[in-house]
Amino acid sequence: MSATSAEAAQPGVSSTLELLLGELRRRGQRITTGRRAIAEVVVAAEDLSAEEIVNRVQRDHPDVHPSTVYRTLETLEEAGLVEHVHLGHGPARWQLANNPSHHLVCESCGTVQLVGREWFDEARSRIEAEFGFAIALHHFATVGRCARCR
Amino acid sequence: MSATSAEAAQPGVSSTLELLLGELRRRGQRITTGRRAIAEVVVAAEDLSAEEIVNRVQRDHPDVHPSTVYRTLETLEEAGLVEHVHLGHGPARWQLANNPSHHLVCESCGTVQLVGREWFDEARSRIEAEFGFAIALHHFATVGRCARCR
DNA sequence: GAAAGTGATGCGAGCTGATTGCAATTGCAG
DNA sequence: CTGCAATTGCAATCAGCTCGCATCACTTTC
Repeated sequence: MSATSAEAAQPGVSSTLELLLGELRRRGQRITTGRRAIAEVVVAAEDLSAEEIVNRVQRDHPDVHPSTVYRTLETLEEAGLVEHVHLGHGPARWQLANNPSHHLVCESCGTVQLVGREWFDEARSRIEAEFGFAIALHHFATVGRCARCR
Repeated sequence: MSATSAEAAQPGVSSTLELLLGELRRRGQRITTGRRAIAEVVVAAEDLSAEEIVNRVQRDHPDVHPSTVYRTLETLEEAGLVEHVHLGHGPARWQLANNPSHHLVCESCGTVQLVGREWFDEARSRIEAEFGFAIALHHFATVGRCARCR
């Protein structure tokens, strides 16, 4: 799959990056080399821990400090551009916001499986009708046992 | 509601406690005053953080050390008698295992609402049929927005 | 009911993952 | 190209929990 064909179907890495940085700029924030590098890494990957992001950013920009990564991720999250998910104990994992999939984590082997959020639509609408609570599938994965471990 | 009428419907605090300690003994573990006190606190409450458990235990047993509480909770969890749940950032909350309800946490105001796990049965069986993954509703709450915050 | 042996405890140090205060630096509007 | 507030690097600090070790006390055995 070439980059161009991917961009035909959905926004490619570079245009997603520019949209993200543009939104940041629109909010009156400054675009620093560190922020750009961090955003590049997050846009290019599925989901990464802050430490993994630090490592990747430092390959090209050794001076970017871990605390800058934490602060930038927080800023991007406040802007609604990225979000973090907890898959279990251990560090949070960061991904682009409005991610269409939800994490299923096997409590036995730790394997992570991504499934479309629409699989929870029925539960979501029943719980919304009954309790007025709108499930977001935010912040936490769903834990259970995978096919192989049962 | 008197203790006796409650015990008619479901196991009361003291009988639950004795079942729990009996299971621990059956597994070859020793019943110490600390463990008994910790179990009493967990059995009597809805869900508590480790620190809250420490505080309550120390009201009657000031010498019970926090690390003992952490180790005892871990032991009880390995025995399948209690479990911990994450409701958001902050400490885990501990409750009796096989708890029939699941936590819904409002990401806006933090309010926690308990709902029966059966509300997720349809999603659970669809995901099990499609992916072979058995959702347990373990370990993590479900995040969203409550009626009042929308 | 005393002794022995092993599992549990108190205590402090240490761990991971993340946050914060502050002085120095830098992006960017004018 | 200057001014200055936003951002950064750095070190200290935090929360929540885990661990090593010497001591203690449940439980079994006699």
